[in-house]
Amino acid sequence: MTDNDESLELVKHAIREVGLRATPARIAILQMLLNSSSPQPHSVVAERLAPLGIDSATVFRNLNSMTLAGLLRRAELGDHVWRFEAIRVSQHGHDSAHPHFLCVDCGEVTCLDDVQLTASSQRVTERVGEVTEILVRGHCNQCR
Amino acid sequence: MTDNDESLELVKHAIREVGLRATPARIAILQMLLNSSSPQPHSVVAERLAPLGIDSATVFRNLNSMTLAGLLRRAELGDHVWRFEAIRVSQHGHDSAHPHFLCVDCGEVTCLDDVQLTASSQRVTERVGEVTEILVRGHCNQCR
DNA sequence: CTGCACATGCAATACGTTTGCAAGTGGCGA
DNA sequence: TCGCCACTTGCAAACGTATTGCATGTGCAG
Repeated sequence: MTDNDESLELVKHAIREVGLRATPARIAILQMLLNSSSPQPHSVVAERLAPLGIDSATVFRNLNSMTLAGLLRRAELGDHVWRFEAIRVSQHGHDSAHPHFLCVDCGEVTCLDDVQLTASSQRVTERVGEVTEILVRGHCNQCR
Repeated sequence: MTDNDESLELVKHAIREVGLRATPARIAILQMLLNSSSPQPHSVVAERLAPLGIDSATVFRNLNSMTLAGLLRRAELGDHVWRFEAIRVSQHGHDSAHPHFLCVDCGEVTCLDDVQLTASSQRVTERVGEVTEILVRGHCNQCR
């Protein structure tokens, strides 16, 4: 069994795990997002999967159903585009606030997985309420 | 001079201050948002001003131009609807990387002027580029 | 008062998202 | 292993929000 076969089985299993059918569309979407280092908008996912004969509406429905099922996370970075990222098992602990950096020029998104903001965000939490998302915007190194 | 006259003059002045013309549409929009306790979506503003003969597209253009000019703040609460709120003079602190907390339930924006995130945001800056805005989203203490 | 750049009204358009429906298929039970 | 049925898909149309073009109107500087 090759690595690809193995990861394919893992992906299929993850999808069935949450009560969804492991269809080609779902498998392709999840694999793509697992291979992405940052959240991807629907348009990008759909474009990438179109050559495989997967419809844009199907991508939409699956992104939503998989988000609902807890396989993906849907983020709104302030530019009116939903972006989706796979929730990796290693992150499962508690899905606390997960900072993203959005370049307002090129739109590139960087995940700030490290715990940099954790301590301070906890202080923020005490004061204002429950923090669910942290977004950092600015100009990335390429666009400056 | 009545209170209304006075606030009218204040509003007109504020609009001219940022280099825009004090048109009836802009005055009505700014007055309405100043009287609102939470950010309002374009649709609500437009509905409310329609009886005055103000077109929806005009409302849109003015919300955008006034946001650009710094009179309003445009917020995305996570439902893909832009909401606008008047920026009151008292809130005008320094414009650096200035954290905001946005309640996704009521839309209230809290300024986190303190230096809580400064140290970590500097580390973020080194890695990704220039940080211009930090937004923290969640549920505020009143809405929990 | 007057002119002109800026603003407006109206309508058409762009775009992201959702939905209806008929055909197709994953995967459980026999 | 096979067949059935609820879940999925593809296609296209519908939607709601956001944007734009253009001719007309008007705030306000000079």
